[in-house]
Amino acid sequence: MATKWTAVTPVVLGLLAEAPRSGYDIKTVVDRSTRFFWAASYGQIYPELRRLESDGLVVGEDAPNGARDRRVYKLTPAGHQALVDWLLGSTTTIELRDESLLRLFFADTLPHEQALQLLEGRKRGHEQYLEILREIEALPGGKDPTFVDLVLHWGIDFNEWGARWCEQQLRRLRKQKAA
Amino acid sequence: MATKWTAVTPVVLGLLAEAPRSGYDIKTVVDRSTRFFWAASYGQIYPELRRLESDGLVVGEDAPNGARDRRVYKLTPAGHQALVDWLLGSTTTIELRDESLLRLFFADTLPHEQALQLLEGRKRGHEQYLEILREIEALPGGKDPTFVDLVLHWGIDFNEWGARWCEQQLRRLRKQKAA
DNA sequence: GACTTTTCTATCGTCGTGATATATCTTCGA
DNA sequence: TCGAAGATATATCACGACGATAGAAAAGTC
Repeated sequence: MATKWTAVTPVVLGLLAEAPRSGYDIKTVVDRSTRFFWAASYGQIYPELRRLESDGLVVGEDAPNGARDRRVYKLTPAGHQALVDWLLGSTTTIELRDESLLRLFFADTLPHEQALQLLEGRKRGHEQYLEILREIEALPGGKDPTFVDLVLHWGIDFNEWGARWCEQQLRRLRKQKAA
Repeated sequence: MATKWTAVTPVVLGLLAEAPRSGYDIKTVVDRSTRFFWAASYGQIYPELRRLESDGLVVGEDAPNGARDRRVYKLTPAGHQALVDWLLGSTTTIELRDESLLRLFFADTLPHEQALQLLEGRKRGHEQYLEILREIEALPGGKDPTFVDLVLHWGIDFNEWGARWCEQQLRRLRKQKAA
């Protein structure tokens, strides 16, 4: 039976392709890496691992640490194949929820100066996000593989672009107002 | 009692500030405008309108069309105040779910050429999105207010930037491979 | 007048999120 | 060395969000 895919399916398969991991491991790695563009919660991960096992894409093995339960999963050949099939897919959906854009959308009713302050706030938001990503970039531990590094740099470049965009619009709107 | 805010609260208040509308109207306008960065579904909108009414931020009035039920809502002064308070807030959270970035993140296991094709696919995705937004931009019906227009142009500029970014990375990775 | 599309309200199942319960192991200073 | 704090590990629950669709009347179309 073909596995039904949810939001966590590809990230679980992808991380298990790198190394065998427990549900806890997966959540930890996600929170340090893909969370910025692809989040996942325990409430998805644990049921998903059981489902993938019953579908034969993954096998779990009990690997307790003393008296503490622990179950480590790894990919089966079928799981590898499912991952590669997904990797070669061509869907490129981007879902966005951006509170600051929504504020700007309704900003026409505000006094002009207050509306411009929304743009300043948005710019600061990008700059703060940049700091977080730059810290990750500066982390020791050697070079990430090419494409992992590429994705991190997408985040950095995007926030740099976003901050610059806010500045440009601020200049444009101020000049326009003066005229 | 202070109203509990959910994802639809601000967009409902904001649209009702422009004009009285029914739940159906709200959904229609959202699908034509904010959906790209702030979606909303019937399952959120209708319960939300009832909740906002019982909290006194909104009043509904029956405005049937012949025998067909219709209930139109408008903002109360308290609702206006709640909207302005939110407009002046400073949170700038951006939530993202980007399938193509996740593919790139796992692309190190692919043959180099196939990985680069993921970048080409991403670029095409941006270009297709651009077409949709440019059509909206070219729509007749006069000029949108300044900030509504600004947000539309954010979408256009973002997708232009995104397509250019893909191109640059493609060039860089090809050159690097050649060396 | 028959047919399709649009308008309008509403709900249901499912998926995703965040917080939290429970328990064990490790670390490390008082 | 004891005990507190924090990390590891699994799991679930309540709630919010999403997409699809039902149902019913009005408006447009040939």
